[in-house]
Amino acid sequence: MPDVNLPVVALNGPTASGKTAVAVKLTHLLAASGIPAEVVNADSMLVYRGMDIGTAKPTPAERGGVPHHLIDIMDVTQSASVADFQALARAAIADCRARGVVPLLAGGSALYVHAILDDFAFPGTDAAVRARLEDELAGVGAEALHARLAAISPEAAAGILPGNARRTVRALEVIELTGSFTSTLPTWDYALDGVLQFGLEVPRDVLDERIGTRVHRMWADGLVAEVRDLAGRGLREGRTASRALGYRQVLAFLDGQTSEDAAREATITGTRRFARKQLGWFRRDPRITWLPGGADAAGAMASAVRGIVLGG
RNA sequence: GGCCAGGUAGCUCAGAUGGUAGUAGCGUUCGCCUGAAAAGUGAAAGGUCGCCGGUUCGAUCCCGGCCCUGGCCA
Repeated sequence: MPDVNLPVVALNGPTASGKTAVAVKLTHLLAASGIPAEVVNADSMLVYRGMDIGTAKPTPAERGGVPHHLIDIMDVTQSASVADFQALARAAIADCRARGVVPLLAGGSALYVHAILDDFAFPGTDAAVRARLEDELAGVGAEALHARLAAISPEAAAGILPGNARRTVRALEVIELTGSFTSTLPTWDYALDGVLQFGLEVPRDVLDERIGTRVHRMWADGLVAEVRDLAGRGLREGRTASRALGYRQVLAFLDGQTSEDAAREATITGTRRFARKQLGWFRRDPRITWLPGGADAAGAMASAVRGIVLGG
């Protein structure tokens, strides 16, 4: 029977804000107080086996003996999806609590976190319908497809800009499957009990600096070789994995579309832009308690968790 | 010191035979987002066009001087 007194701790923040280290530190602090905790990954690209260097996947040493769930669960040729991840993460969280372990949801994929913590239901999907719509898109173009959507459902079309092919396809798919499509995200409303949500705040110039050095280190650590190897295992066919920051750029370099320097610079600027996007998303979530990045953050979080678990 | 090339958006640059300039790239700011989210997508802000003077109805563009940067030659 799940212990309702066990909180779910979410640790968010942009890439390179130090989530990994803080998460492990937190579990150690909690362990010292007799509170077991494990990490549940909420990072969309850590799920792929073999994508290690470019995703800054925590190494076994960095994991410090703490179990990490939902890492290395797919091949690069597979496509992770929010809906699948939501189910897996909720199961992992429930499993931790059932064992008396505090789940620590750490990651920077805002939509994933949102979908896991909040009341977020996904209409189904159908590969055949999807494929047909993709074909239609290829034939008539995004705007014509959007016009068709507008004819079927003006409300759905109103929330999607004509140039946004992807959302248009999905909307048509959902309408075909369920009869209607809502194009607004749910509000911030926890579907799980006992959520404690924290965000790591790092000054932007520091973050930018860190991203630059991190990408250079990835190159030094052999990112190009990693991508070359994954390309041999079907990375190009992976719909999602091939788009990951760093991987997409290196693939372009391997295909002779850009120079290696250009690929590295594009990875840096792309990652910085990504960090701003993440920040924008998390900032909009009013429930997050922001903490300055660094070791103190783990301390503050540990106190909060102790207060709940050990009573008071 | 002489010659040459430059000084235009925060940065790198484009451009106009004189009517106050660019859907530029990067950066900045702000949005949208329901089975690809490290993805996809929209918008905005920002420039006394190096400084001073001249010619002109009008100059960032032409002329003169000056300052600065880079290169070449002494």
